[in-house]
Amino acid sequence: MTKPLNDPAAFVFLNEVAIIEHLARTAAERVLPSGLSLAGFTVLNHMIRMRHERRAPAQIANAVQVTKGAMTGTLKRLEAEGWISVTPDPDDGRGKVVTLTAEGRAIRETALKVLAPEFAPVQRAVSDDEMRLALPILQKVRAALDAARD
Amino acid sequence: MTKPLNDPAAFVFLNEVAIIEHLARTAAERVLPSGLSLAGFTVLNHMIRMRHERRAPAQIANAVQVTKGAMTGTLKRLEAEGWISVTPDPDDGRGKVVTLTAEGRAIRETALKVLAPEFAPVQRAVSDDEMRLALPILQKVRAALDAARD
DNA sequence: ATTATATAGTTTAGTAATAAACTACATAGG
DNA sequence: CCTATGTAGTTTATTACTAAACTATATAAT
Repeated sequence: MTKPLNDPAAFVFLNEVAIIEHLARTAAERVLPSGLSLAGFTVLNHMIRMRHERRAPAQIANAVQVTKGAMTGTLKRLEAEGWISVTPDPDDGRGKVVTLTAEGRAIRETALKVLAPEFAPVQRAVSDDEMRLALPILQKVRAALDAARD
Repeated sequence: MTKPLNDPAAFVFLNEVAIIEHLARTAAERVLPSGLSLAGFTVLNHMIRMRHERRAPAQIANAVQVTKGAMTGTLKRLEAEGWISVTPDPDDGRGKVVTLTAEGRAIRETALKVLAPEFAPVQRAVSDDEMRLALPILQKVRAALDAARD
């Protein structure tokens, strides 16, 4: 293998990020419970992590960075599985309100359980100290890209 | 905003990676020259970075982590724009050989130029030292996920 | 009050990915 | 040799995304 040309650090960094994202997504999708896409899991996870009891589709779409159109589809699939309920917003005739069902919370737990072994190699390879070192840098990169997005 | 629940470090880490990847991809796709997808740019970039003069589609697909089917499409589009040439492999009746054209090298240069300002905010927000600190950790994460992939 | 503008969610058209079936050629073993 | 198995690339079906058009409702300005 020939030595690669020297690129700006940010390029190399983001390239590495893209590869990791791809590997992690593929690994996750392979083990996620049937019917639960990574997009769906992300929604369940977001609601629980952020402790949202009730949340509007547009807010969720914005938080997990997909279009409203994509969110319509993801929520439809989650609702069909019985993992969320979607009801009209009583305070806004245009709006809807998403709530997790007990089954939704349960499938998220199941998902976490099957995901954990998938990412155990990462935890074995990288110490918690290193994670704590890298995380704030990742967060800065994220914030910079986010701010540049107009 | 309520405080998020405490998740394993690897989860938080990979979640951050996924968000950065998404922001970076969106930013890149917005400015890439017309006709050049991120997938196409990745191929051109791979050939040049790795100094490959001639390369088989399957090797490229493997290196940039997409299926052979996806690579067929990406190469078709690159060839239609005149950025690569795809010829039969003289040593293997099944194979093909991908070569960059001068136009391909030029469009990659153009792409780098329009991409640079897009990622300048990252370089302003994160010092080179921090990049150098984070990179080996990212590489370890990548290697761990790659090794776990059977 | 009326009208203009903004926002919530859905739908549609277009793009690009995967998985798996398929065609064609290569290679190793009996 | 011939046959079995493997590999390179393409095709097809399915999936899920975005951007933009659309419907319905809310809000602000005169």
